[in-house]
Amino acid sequence: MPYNFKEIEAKWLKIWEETGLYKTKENLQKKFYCLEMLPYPSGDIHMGHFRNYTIGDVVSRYKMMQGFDLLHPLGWDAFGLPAEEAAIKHKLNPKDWTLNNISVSRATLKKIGISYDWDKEIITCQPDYYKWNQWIFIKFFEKGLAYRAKALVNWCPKDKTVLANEQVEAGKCWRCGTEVTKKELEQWFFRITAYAERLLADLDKLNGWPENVKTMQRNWIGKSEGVEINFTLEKTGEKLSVFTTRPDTIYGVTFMSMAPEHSLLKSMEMEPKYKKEVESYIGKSVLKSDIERTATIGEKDGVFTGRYAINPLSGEKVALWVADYVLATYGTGIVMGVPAHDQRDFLFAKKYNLPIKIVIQPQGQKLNEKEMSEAYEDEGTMVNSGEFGGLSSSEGIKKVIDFVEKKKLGQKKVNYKLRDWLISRQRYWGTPIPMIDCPKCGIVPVPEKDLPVILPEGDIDYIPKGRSPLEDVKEFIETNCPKCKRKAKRDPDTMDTFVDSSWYHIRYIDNKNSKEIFDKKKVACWMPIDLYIGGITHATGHLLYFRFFTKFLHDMGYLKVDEPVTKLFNHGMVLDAQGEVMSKSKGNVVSPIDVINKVGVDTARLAMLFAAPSDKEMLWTEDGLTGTERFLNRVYRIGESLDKSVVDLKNKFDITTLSDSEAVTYRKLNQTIKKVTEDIEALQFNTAIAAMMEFINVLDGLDRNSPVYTYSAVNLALILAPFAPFMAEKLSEKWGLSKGSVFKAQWPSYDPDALKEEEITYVVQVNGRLRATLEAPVGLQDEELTRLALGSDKVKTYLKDKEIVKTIVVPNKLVNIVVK
RNA sequence: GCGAAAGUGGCGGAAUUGGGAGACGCGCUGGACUUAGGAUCCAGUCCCGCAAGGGGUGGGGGUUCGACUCCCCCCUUUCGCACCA
Repeated sequence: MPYNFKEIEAKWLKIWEETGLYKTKENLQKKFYCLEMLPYPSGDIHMGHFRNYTIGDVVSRYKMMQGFDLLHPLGWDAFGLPAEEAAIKHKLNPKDWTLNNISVSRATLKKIGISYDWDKEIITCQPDYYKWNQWIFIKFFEKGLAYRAKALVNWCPKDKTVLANEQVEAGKCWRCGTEVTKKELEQWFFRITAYAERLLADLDKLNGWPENVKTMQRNWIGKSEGVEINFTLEKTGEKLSVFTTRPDTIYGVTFMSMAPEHSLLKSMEMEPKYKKEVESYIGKSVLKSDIERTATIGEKDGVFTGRYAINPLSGEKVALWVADYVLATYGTGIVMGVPAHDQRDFLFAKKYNLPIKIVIQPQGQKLNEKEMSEAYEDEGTMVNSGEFGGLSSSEGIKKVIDFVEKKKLGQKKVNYKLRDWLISRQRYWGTPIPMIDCPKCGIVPVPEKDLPVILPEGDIDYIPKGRSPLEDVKEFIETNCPKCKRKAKRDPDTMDTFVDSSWYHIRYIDNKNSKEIFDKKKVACWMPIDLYIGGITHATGHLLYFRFFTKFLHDMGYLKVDEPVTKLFNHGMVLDAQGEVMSKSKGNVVSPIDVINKVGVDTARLAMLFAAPSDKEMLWTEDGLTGTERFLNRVYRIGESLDKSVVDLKNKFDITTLSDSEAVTYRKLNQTIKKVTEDIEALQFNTAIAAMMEFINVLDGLDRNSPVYTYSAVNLALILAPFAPFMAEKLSEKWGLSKGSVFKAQWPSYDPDALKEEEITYVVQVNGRLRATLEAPVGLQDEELTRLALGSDKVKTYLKDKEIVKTIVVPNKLVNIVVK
């Protein structure tokens, strides 16, 4: 019979709640801030959440037993599109829908018994939270880090609506299937690029972050060092600035191309014949989706403007083209075309029969324009390059930059792929942007005393119309200018929800503060986050914004730290038994509630943790429950068979006075304590559980009347506690291991003396293959081990008629006899 | 295309400063206890072979006394970036 988990769970959930076991302490001795990524309440929680939170819960409980004061909060990322979609589809209010999902999810989490301090909960769609989004926004604005600019957004011409990137499927509107186009709107941006260098450089400080996340962030930031060189437009002498990382190829320029969006194109004079073609090309390019413009590598097109540019170094005249492989948003939006040494330029030149000029020769071979089938992009020796001829590429790069700077033809420049963060959303369900547009004073921030700007509720049409639904809510939009008191309008847009999740971890610490965003002193005690657990999907989004906010608040004097997280852990995804992602539409979502009703929380936790390493994706199958269920039943039966313990936990046994089976058990116990401790630290729970299973297999072989048996069982209950908290509480109570809760007991330390072994197994190899093993005292001398090995009958048969070439001994491990 | 990670029994997975491949668990086979067993316990379970023995960590080569582990080439899978001048 399996034990009655329902009864045990109910009992301890109540006790934990009543005694406030997880309440965050005020006076800290040693702190541990354990955090899991803020969930979006889309319904009830699923197995993926369950896995994520169980990882955090194991670590939290382990740290509690090590005497740490814990902060382990959870809240809700409550703004966002799905709430509006539900509102449109089911005629529900986004707020009611969201709050209902939160209460369902919270109830599940409570039932599962994750060690959260629910007093710390935050809900981002509530005014007491988003007020501080608005406050931060104004701080950004005051520092010049929030600004308005025109930006192209996705636009569905049929629905007449702005679409989020996620609502554009293969270039088409998700709702009506119409080809999505671009529309230019005034938008708010956060100037994250001002922090690009620090965000990049400080990655080196993040020793507790996985290398792949850091690499992804480095690539995303995309630092590139080069030089801006000013070409000029023939006849008018207008400046045509280009960015290049390869100034050593400047003599190889045979054409120039500019982005269709480039502002110069609007003012530049062109002969009517060319102007018409250029305009038609621009029109086509703008209609192209991003995918079409960027995904097709190889096919490149453009049109000639009829104008020419002058190369400031060579003085040569080259054709100026418009081509949409040139991005308006990177560098200067104009590119120098060097077909011999850039593959894109090469393809472009081939297509339009533009000249190819070799200016870099590789070592040991000679390129020839007519025979080239692709560009030579590596470094080499500069040729056909005037006074720079004969220099190596690396020298040439330096020399050309020096020359350009001296002659004031341009300057060194660092470019980043990272763009400023567009935060405006033409949506209802988000934080109102706290700005007022006054016809006289311009854009004016809402004074701090008037915050929060409350999101209006009631009869609002959520269906997007290409502008924010708030624009039609008169009571909201119409206001007075804080400066001149005249009639003015509020900003109708709301903020990207990534703003909410960029600083929530700090608000947890002081979530009830109505006077300021948080108390600096309290925050200084708890920050940084010691362990942050979440999915890899946020590597370049949330985790970058979150670092950006931390640095900003640091610069403002609100935070001591300038990085939010010491150790980052990315858990793997949970897939169904067929290896498919669980999703509502597929109908394959497994609810943790169903599982725990069947087998109990502890079994479900163990099965989840045992099935795969926590950082790898796992297939969820109920088959995995059987093994852990049996294991817990065995533990429970040990509990049944042993009465109130009289074991002194501080006691250590002297292994030399124990019987053989006692010594084996005692040694294994201490090895297990060591292994489990190390594995929890490394977040390798599957091997920790395997170690405990191994141990119970050994323990079962020991006489129950031995004091070592009781001692071992008690210690097993303690190291099992973070994994199977209910079972551990049950045993702890029976055996009187601590007052009130097993999580107030001390985490066991292993006895180093017990780990020492006097007899060990030596491996004997002949030509590197295992041929025998020897039981012998630890610390055998090389010669002695060799002598024993050669003396073994088994080994002798392999040495027959062979000549021993040499022997290799690895102390306390093996001897390898090499024969011929 | 570029970058990163990975590939081990029927299955999930252990083991890497180079030293006993397959820990632990599932499943399966046989047995014990049973009126019964989807409970529990015992034994077995990488492959070929009656055995002795041989082979074996995606494939091929290499370094080494010795390679799942290190190096080179190839194949497959997953993820990230996708014209960044």
